[in-house]
Order: sequence, then structure tokens, then C-alpha cells
Amino acid sequence: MGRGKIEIKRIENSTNRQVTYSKRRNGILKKAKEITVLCDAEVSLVVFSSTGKMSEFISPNCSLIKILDKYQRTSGRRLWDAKHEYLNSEVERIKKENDNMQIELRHLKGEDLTSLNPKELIPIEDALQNGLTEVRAKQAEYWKMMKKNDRLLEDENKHLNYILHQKQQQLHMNGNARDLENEYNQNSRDYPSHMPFTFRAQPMQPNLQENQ
Amino acid sequence: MGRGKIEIKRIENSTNRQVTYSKRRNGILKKAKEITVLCDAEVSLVVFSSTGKMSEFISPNCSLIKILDKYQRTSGRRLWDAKHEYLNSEVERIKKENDNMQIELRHLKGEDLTSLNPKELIPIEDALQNGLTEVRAKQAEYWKMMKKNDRLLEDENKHLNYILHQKQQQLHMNGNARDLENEYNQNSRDYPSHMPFTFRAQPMQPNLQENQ
DNA sequence: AACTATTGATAACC
DNA sequence: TGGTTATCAATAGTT
Repeated sequence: MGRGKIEIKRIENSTNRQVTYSKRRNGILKKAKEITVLCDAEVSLVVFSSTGKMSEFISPNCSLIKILDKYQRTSGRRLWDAKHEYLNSEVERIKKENDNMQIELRHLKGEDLTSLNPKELIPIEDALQNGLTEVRAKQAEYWKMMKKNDRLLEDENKHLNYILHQKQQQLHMNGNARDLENEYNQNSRDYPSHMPFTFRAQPMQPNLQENQ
Repeated sequence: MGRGKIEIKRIENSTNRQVTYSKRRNGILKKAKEITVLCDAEVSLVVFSSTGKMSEFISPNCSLIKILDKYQRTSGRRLWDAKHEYLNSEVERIKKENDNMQIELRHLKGEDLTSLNPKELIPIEDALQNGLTEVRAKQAEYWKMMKKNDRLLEDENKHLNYILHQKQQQLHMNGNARDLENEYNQNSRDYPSHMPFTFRAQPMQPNLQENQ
């Protein structure tokens, strides 16, 4: 098609080749567009000129990835290499692991037990019993710690109150009531122990769970 | 180009569309071949018909992967790189989920409790308590079922023994001892109840876990 | 699937 | 590059 027939072989004249490339590339892109519209086909066309310039046409509503995915499925050929498959298998593997854990968790929480036979219930019961023992041991440990700490604080409180009482008496004897008042307040800021220590001697159970 | 001009819009007649697709696809493939040869361009052309049939042309000495790699480098767009990234993030996400479950499982099994404060121990204890209750309820249910079944079998056994005993006496009265012996053995094969049934009347606790 | 009148693409030229 | 045109190629409608 043109002023003369041409043989289909590499055009040796570089300029000529470039011009022909440009024209024919436009032609093929146009044809690609047309076939998509006329026949609702899905086309992926990528062309590189000999100088490395890229042109492309991808059917609308149809990303290149989508087409290439379809290409892989249809042709059976693989484009995304081993890494892709490795990652896919990795996802599968971890998902499976996840499912198994989910099932185990459910069972431990007493859910979905209907699918289990009596023999399978036994290790679950054991695990739960064991877990409960462990958790309660830990709680007892905390409890013990708290009580010990409590006792220490209580002793310190007692001691501070004692010192304070002494100082108060001492100052009272010296007749200097204003200085005492100042010192008392200062003390209170560091150790807020202005309550009778007998109040604090009780085990502080409500605070047990607030010990960070 | 043809017997008449056509508008570039979807061909509604299905047969016509198919025919046109076939013709134009050949045309575009030919054009792709020609431009590669004439202008030594690199072409990747993948076409899917609306019926899902695939056709392709890839320039010789130029795999599709090679072209697509070049495409990614030239256009800056990502094809499988994006997919790899997605899969990577997916792996990360599921792994994290996995880790969380693993931690939960460990805690329920009474492991790694040191990292928990008293406040965090409480829901775990509750969950364990609840799980234990559920599991034991299920076991009780099974136990009840077994006992019921046991009772039924025992009754049947008793009944069979009774019938057997009667037959034995009946035959003995007829003085035909050999036939009795045969019939007795045959019965034993179906119901292995040659033990006194009083032995089997006890609850069969050791067999509980071997049911199914 | 083959034919062919017609349109569309393009080679050569500017 | 971009435009023109003579020519060839593709193809729409038909058989």
C-alpha cells in the first residue's frame, strides 16, 4: 500500500526506517483501538522502536496487569518468576498456620467443641487446667509482691509519722508553731501520709490490678 | 476499507463481530510482524477475543518478559513489582496476625505470663475458666450419651443371654447336644457375650475415650 | 471460507 | 516531523 510495493525486510535507510516506523506504529495503534471497540476485544500492545522509544495501547477498562494475568492463565506460561510463586506459597502456608491456630484458640475458648470427640477433648481440658494453674500462680505471685510492698510502705509511713510526731513535740516545746506548720506541709508533698496510718494498714486489694 | 464504510463502534451482531474480529486480528498480527521486520522494532501484542480466545505476537529474539521488563523500566509503571509488593505486605500482615494469635495461645497455655500485669491476667483467667466449663460440659454430655448407650447394650445383652439360655435348655431336653454347640458358637461370633453379663454391667469408663 | 468492491493505509515525494 | 497523493493492502458485505 503506497506508491509502490515493498518487500517485508529490514529497511536499510535509517531515516526511511524511522519514518516508516512512525507511520506504521500509528497505523497499528489505530487498528488496536478499532478492534477493541468493534469486537470488544482486549488488547495489550507494547512497541519499542529501534531507538528505544516506547508506545503502547491497552484496551480501556483493562489494565496491562489484568491482561497479562489472563495471558498467564490462558497460555500456562509464567511471567512473574519464582519469587512470585514463592510469595504465593508463603501466603498460603501462613494462612494455613493461621487457620490451625484459630481452631486451637477457639477450642481453648470452648467454641466449636461439637466437632471434637471425647479423646480430643482431654488434651484441651489438660491445657486449660494447666493454663489456669499458671495464671493463678502468677496472680498469687503478684499478690504476694503487693502485700510485701504494702507492708514496707506501711512501715515507712509509721516511721515517718513517728518522726513527725517527735518533731512536732520538739517544736511545740520551743513554742515556734509557725515553722512547724511549714515543715509539716513540705513533708506532706513528698509523702502524702496525712491520713492516720491505720487506714492504710488494710490490704489494698482494689489497687492490685493497677500496678502497671 | 471494504464494501462500505463502517462506524467504529461495537458490532452488535455477534456473528459479524466474530468474523470481523478474526479478520482484523489477522491483520493486526501481520502488521505487528511487518513493523518488527521493516523497522526492527520490538513488539508485544496480546489480544483476547470477547469469547476469551487468545492470540499473541512477540517479536523474535525478544521474550514477552524482556519486553515487559523494558516496559517497566521505560514507563516507570510497575507490573509484577507491584504484585510482589502487595504479596510482601500480605505476608507481613498475616505474619503479624499469626504472632498475635501465637501470643494469645501462649498466654492461654500459661506461658510468657511474666510480661503481663495483673490487670491483663484477669481476662485470660476468665477465658480459661470459661473454656474449661465448656469443655467439661461437652465431656459430661458425651459421658451421659455413653452411659445411656451402655445401658441399652447391657439390656440387649441380658436379653440375648436369656434367649440363649432358654434355647440351650430346650435343646438339652431334646437330647441334641451337638447342634446346640454349633448354634452357640455361631451366636458368639455376632455377639461376643460369652462372658457372664454381670461382668459387663459395670460402667466402662476406660473405654470412654475410645469411642470413634 | 472465498470473492470483490470499496475504503483505509502508506511509500514515495515534497 | 507534517502534508499530499498514487498506489497497494485490508476488509465489509456478499455468496
